[in-house]
This record gives sequence, structure tokens and C-alpha cells, in this order.
Amino acid sequence: MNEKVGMREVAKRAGVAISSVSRVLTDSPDVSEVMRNRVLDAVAALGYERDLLAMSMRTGATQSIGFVAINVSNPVIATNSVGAENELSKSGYSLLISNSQGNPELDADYIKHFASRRVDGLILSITDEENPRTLEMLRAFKKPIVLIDRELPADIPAGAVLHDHASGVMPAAQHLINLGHRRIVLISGAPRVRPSRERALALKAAAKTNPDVKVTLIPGGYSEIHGYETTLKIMREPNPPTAIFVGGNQILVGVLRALRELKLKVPTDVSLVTCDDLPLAEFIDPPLARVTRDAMNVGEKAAELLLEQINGAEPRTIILPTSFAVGESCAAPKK
Amino acid sequence: MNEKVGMREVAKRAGVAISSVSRVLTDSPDVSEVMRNRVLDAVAALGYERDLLAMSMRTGATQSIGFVAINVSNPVIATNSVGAENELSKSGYSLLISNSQGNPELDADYIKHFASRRVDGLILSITDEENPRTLEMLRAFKKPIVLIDRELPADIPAGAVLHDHASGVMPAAQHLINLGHRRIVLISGAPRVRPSRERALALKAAAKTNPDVKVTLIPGGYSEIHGYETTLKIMREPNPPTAIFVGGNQILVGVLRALRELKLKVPTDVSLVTCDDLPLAEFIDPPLARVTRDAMNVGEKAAELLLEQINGAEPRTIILPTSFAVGESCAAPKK
DNA sequence: AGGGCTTTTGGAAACGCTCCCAGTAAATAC
DNA sequence: GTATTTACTGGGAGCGTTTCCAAAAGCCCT
Repeated sequence: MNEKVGMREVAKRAGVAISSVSRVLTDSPDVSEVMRNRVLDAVAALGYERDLLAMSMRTGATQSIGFVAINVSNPVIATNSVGAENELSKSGYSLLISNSQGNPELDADYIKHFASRRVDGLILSITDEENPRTLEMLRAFKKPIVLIDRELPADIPAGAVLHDHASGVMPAAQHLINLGHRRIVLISGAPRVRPSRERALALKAAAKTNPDVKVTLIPGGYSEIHGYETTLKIMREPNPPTAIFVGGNQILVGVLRALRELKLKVPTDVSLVTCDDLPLAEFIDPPLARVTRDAMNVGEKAAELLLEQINGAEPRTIILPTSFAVGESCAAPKK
Repeated sequence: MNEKVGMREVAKRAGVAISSVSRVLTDSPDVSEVMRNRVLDAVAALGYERDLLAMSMRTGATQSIGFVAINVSNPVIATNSVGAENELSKSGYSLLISNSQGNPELDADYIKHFASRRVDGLILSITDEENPRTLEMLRAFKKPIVLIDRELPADIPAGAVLHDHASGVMPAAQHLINLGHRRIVLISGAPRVRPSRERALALKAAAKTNPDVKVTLIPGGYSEIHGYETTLKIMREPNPPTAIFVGGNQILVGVLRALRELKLKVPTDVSLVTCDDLPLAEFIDPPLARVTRDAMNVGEKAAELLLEQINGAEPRTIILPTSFAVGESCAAPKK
């Protein structure tokens, strides 16, 4: 095997100019059939592979996309990334991933880093929509951006795949209220991020239908520890909530751990609704009532929107529904 | 804001040669203090960012790593990737991900693609260790490779992070045998892949301690559907197993679904042990006995080994333990 | 047969950097 | 005071492509 075959070698072997090789390989319209065959033969004979890096260098397009995520090990985000990658790879794009792990500064660092790698676009599931450095980096990034359930100031042009959280949260809240719950706590995720905001809004809106219903919001972050500590705290207070609305799948694990520790039974002692599925959520005891969304689809749609923009289209926004799956984790509160 | 500031602009502004700017930015030892400051001032004033792409072009190193994975939406793999990314980003490396989704040909395609992107190294969690095209691509890839619980022919030099599956499977098997189980089925994942192989080996070895124990292997793939269909089939046969050893977390979901459909209770009707954790495995009913491994650590170690190799070290192999967590999903079989 | 087209091809300049090589200036040696 | 080193700096080639421009080749027409 030869070490490095480049266009030069191909050109020499085919007895043509380098530029002709390039023309053939880029499917330029003005090459003769003869030329095309000679070049392709030489390419095949030498096992030549086009160097993507040099291509990018010349054309300015790297055929790569950066995915800036709050945490790829969260199954929802991971599935988003898989959906995006599937879609992107069809068009020859590669996906670079990152993990900000709840640290907004890392969002900004990654955006900057991806920019200096000249990615052709960005898919964002960032940690904080208002972090000034993040916004600054995004403003400096002049290429297509698609948000996954995030919102940015209007001066940063970006497409978005959003969820209609109300469509899932409202029926869930109504379900709890109908069962007789009056004290509901929402243990919510990162404060400055669309899903947290929308879920809180929807829950509060649902609560408005009955003046006796009191909804308390406890924002923190998408983490086990937040769910764990909050649950311990609120369930030990004098007048604990009769229902907990869990604002994220990682939070859920903490909540369950705390409830187990407190020896509280679901739904006897407290009712539970959770947002964002986990693979086993349907099998836990009791099967959880949950507000879910199709993460794979979101990733695919985000990639589609991004490719659209790369091909010159204007940024678009897609809104996808969420849905509520009743589960046995909700029951009438004991008085 | 100016559009593109390159070294040229910086050099002009600082009144020095482009090569001097480069020297300062690459921390070359022979630059005077005066020069360093002039350049750095100009860099700061212009907000210049080094172009990683052009750098790579010149130096040959892209500071990027390809992660070829069977399926990044599997929480274990996702967590591997997060571990790797965390570690790599510390050294300025980026991680490119891919999803072969159980299709060995895609493994090969991705390796090829990453090679033409000139990634500096590869982390592999491939679908099939014996796929000829995969092996061919890997042989052609002359840069560092690290395997995550995979094995390759000896002529392909590669580091590896392996699991000692026996350390978790043996006690699990022993536990089942001690409880009195004699017919155990292992619903196993992709056939030509180390974890499947090792788990089967360990289980069979454990079974040898008692001549009455019969272990049946049913390989298939790491998928819900495999778990689902296999479970339906084996539990409907005349002499169904008294214990199922589930060889992967995605398989588990299928198994549970099938058992629910068959209205079989765990552990009354059948005992269950599962491999590879899922976030909620400890909360399902009953809490599952499981063989687990630390996925985050694996990813980090893989990245470390890779960086080591990139810096000139010889490929190394690390072996990490697995462990068995007893759960209430195992009980003595009803006779 | 020669002029004006169109199609196809070759040559060379970028893309933004790094790094080798010469060259200048300062410092040391004799 | 000249020769030799040492310490920096500037110029320019080159990484592997694409792409612009001009030259060549073919074609049609009068």
C-alpha cells in the first residue's frame, strides 16, 4: 500500500492536470466522458480518497455540525443527538458533540471552539438562554443555528424545534386537580431554559381553573441531587404537597431515591407525574404518569431545519406536541 | 465587527511578520518578550481566533477523535461518550460521534469517513468485531485506536478498555444456582462482540460447578425486539426456564414488556438478572438484580489511553471490574 | 481556408496556517 | 577591531484542495 495518494498522484497516473481531477470529483458539468473515465479509473486503481480537510480549507464548508448540549448522557438529549446524527450523516455531515454539564460558561466555550473549527452550523440545547458570553459567541457565529426547545433574543437568527409543553402538562395537571390535589410542587430544572419555563407556565395556567389549587415552583437544575434534596425537604415540612410534578428525568431518579428513603409510598402518600421519559419508566412501581415527547424526531427535525438553512432557506420554527400518559402513580390524596 | 481577521491582519497591526505571529501563538521558545506582547496586544485588539482548520491542514493533526458506536442512544454508550468527551476536551480535542445501529457495514463507513476527516484517533464500540470491511478500514487507519470492550486481530495495534465480565456474572450465576435454578436462559446481544462472548463464557463456567444446571444461549442483538420476541418464545415452551439472564439494557426493556404481556410475575414465575444498568433499574418492581459497570469511567479511561498513544506511547489494555448487585428479582424457583 | 463560437483542458493562485532557511542585529570572544 | 557565536525575525514554500483564467481544441459557417 502506498502511503499517501493525493490528487497529484491521480493526475499523474491519468496523465491529466490536477484541476481536471478535481473537476471530475466535484461533478463539474464541463468534463468530457473520456476525461471522466480516465480519472475515475486512476482513482480506483490508486484507491484514492478525497481529503475532506483540504476540501474544507478551500471551500470554507467543513461538512460538520456542532451539537452544544447541556448533557449528552441524559437519554433525551442522547436521543436528540442520535436523531440529528442519523439525518446529518445522510448528507455527509458529521456531528461534533459537547457537554456543558449545567455550566453555562462551557456552553460559550464550546460555541467558540466549534466556531474556530468552522463548523457549518450549530444545534443548541444549551444550559442557559441568557448567559451573556453565550449570546456574544452566538452573535459572532454567522452561520445557521437551530435550537432544541430553547429561545434566544430576536437579534440572533435561528431556527428552532420547540415543544408545545402545555399539550402534555395541562391534561396532567387537570388529572391531578380532578383527583383532588390542591398542593402541588413542581420540581423544575434549569431556570433559564424554555422547557422549565413552559412547564411552569402551563401548570400555573391549569391551576388557575381552581382557586384552591396552590402550585409551588422549585427550580434548580436537571440533576438527581436537586430532585433528591428538594423532595427530602418538602416532604418533611408540616404541610407537604400531595402531588409532585417532576420536571425532568434526571430529577426523577433523585425524587424516587428520596421517597424510598422517607419510606413514602406512591401514590398513597404522594402522587407523582414526571416529565421526559426514561426507558424503564413504565415498569417502575407503580407505573408512572408521565408527560413525554419524541426525542428522536426532535433530533431529526433539528437536523432537517439546519440543512435547510445551510442550503439557503430562512430559519423556521417547528412546534411538536407533547403527550400525557396516565399512570398509577396518581391517586386521590388522603385527607 | 470586521469580517475575517487572520494572522495577516494581526501581523500588519503589530507591524511584524506573519511567521512571528505564528511563533508567538504556538508558544515557540525563541520569541522576545517585546514581540510576544506586541502580538498578543494585536490579537486581543482584533479579537483574532486561530483557525483550527488551517492549523490542521498544515500540521496534520486535527485535534479531533472519532467515536464509532453501535448506538449512542444506549445509555451505557452515551455515558461512555460523555466520559471520553470530558477527558478529551481538557486537551482541546473534539469528539465526532456516529451510530451504526447494529449495522456492521456502517461501522466501516464511519471509520472510512473519519479517516478522510483525518481524525487523530478512533474510539471503537463497534457492532461486529469480525466484519471484513471494518477490519480492512482499520488496517488502513494508521493512527491510534482504542477499543471499548472489543477485541481485534493482533495485527491491528490498538489499546483497549475491557471489562472483567466474570467478576460480575459469576456471582450472579452462583446466586441463581444457589437459589435452585437449573434452567437458565441467557438472552444475549450482538454475537460477535466481546461482552456477549465473555458473559456467555462466564455463565457457562459457573454452570459447570453443578452438572444439573443447563444454560441456554440465545444470541440476537442489543435490541428491545430481541428481548421481547425471545421471551415470548421461551416462556411459552413446555419447560420454560426458571431464570432469565438478560444480556443488555435494551434487551431488558423487551423482556419486561413480554413478561407483562404474558402476565408472568418476577420473581414468582421467573427470576431475572440483567446486565448493564439503566437509570431506573433500581426502582422497578421488583428491584432488579444486575451486573453493572462504570460507564463514565470507561469513557474517560479510553480517552486517556488514546491521548497516551497520540503522544507516542504504546497501546495499553486496561481491565475494569464489573459487579453484581443483588436484587429481589431472584428467588427460588417454584417446583 | 480562416474567423468566430463553444467546449474542454492546463496552469497557477488562493484558503490560513506552520516551519524551514536566511539574514540582521546584538553579544561574546580573541 | 574583526571574527564568531547567539538570539530573534522576515520571507517564502507548502499542506491538498478548488477555482479562476487563459489557452487549446473542436465545431460550424461563410
